Amino acid sequence: MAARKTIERQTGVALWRQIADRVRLAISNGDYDATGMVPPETALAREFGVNRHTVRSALAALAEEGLVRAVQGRGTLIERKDRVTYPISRRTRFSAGLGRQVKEIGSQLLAHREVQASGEVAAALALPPGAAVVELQSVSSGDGRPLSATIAYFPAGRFPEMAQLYARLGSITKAFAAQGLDDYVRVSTEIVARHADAEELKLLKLSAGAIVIEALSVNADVEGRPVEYSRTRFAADRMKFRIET
Amino acid sequence: MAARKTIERQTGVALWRQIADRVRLAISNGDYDATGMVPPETALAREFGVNRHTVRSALAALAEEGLVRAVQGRGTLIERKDRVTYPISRRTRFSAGLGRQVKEIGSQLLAHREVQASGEVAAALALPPGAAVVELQSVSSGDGRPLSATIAYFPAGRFPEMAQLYARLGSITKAFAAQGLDDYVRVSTEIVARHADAEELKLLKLSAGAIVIEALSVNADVEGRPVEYSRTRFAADRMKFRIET
DNA sequence: CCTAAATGTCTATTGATCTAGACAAGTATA
DNA sequence: TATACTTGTCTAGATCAATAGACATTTAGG
Repeated sequence: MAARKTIERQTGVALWRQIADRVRLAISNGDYDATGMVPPETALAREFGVNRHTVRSALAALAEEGLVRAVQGRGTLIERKDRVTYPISRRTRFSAGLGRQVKEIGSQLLAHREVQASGEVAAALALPPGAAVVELQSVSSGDGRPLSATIAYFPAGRFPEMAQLYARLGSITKAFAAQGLDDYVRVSTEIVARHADAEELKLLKLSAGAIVIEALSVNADVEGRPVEYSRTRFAADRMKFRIET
Repeated sequence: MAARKTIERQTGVALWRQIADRVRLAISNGDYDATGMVPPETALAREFGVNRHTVRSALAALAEEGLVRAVQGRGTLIERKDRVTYPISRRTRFSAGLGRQVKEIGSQLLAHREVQASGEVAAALALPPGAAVVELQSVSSGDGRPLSATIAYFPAGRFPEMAQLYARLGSITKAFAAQGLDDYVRVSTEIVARHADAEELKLLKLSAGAIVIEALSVNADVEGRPVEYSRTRFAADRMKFRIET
């Protein structure tokens, strides 16, 4: 551990935040599994070449996230170290994919309305521009931690009861089934990584400077007709993605 | 644009950096395509609720990246607005996928050596632990901009000349072909997004606080025998990914 | 019980970040 | 050419981030 880990100064990102990110990654990589604790503050300070107070700020941020817990006299204990793996395949389903990894999956419908499809939405759903679509905003969480925030669009003509059914059943797959669609497949997924904006920080309960992965995806029925277009923002530091081709 | 875009204060990420990130995203989304210019500094300052000097710091950072160019009296011109789309499918090939999007693809071999496979590498390549593997470190760029930094592992027994061939041919696919492997497919890809560390900032010529997408992937021949395990770090704000399932 | 090691708290100082205002200088257009 | 609009530059002050050092408090172990 004598090797001094490099961090960058004067770049608009505070040192304590850079250190927090590095320690979070080390935790999820299992680097501290031997002890179940983060190295002592003085050791981290030496390692990163900063003052101990700066390390303390970083650890305070991680404690705020519930990732670690400092105990005076003992050290800083790791409370949680998991990244949830999210599989992406032709049969991508949110709940099924997360199934065994989290004990309890929560889905909260934040808002729903019927709107005219924008050009982007209409193109993705293969509808004429301005066609009626159901818009659904929701947040999903695993074991109480928000994992993703989604805005999804469905053709209103075909799935008029989408919002009510999703609110009641808590699952898109079940809501589709209740409307006569038994099977659907993922047609395309586009992924971008970027910093979270203020709304996403709030929805996903992230500490600022956090990263979100934004996925634009289209699902279609077995005949290839699009049934859903969605924009999902994942809390990047709580997830990894496995792409099965 | 009267709507005030929310940014977060006191979070370890300087306001100018948050604004730079938002403007970069807006540019790549084509939000300013009508004029080919970023809105005036005073307008951005109003929009984000900050002082004009803070906006100037953000634009200076984007100018440093070569993304915009300020012209006194006129405004701030957009120099480049592209995100390269990187397709991920069973037939993912770096060069072929980028083909039409960039004029010139560069591949630079940074280092190569023969090492004993670590547990992780051996498992991915289905080799006994400690088996000899060829390790290749390279950086790829499109039109002069670094796009990805890769560490790749190949079974040394089967592909002893990998490093030399890649150095000469500039392509993994061609190096495989020269060693008698005509076809291979992507078996799995795992993706994580995180902040870049100092080495990645340097290799990919990123400004600090930048995001990298790390992809762990395995390629196999048509019989399903793994031929390559690689860890590629992409410059996230220069790329988007399309997953074809 | 003592000591070493760890986190907790406090004060003081320096440099970076952000705000505020004023004015200069270049560009486009009527 | 006059004017409005834009970027460029300067000064000054307030707040945040980071360093430095000292000492208190808690825990674990010999």
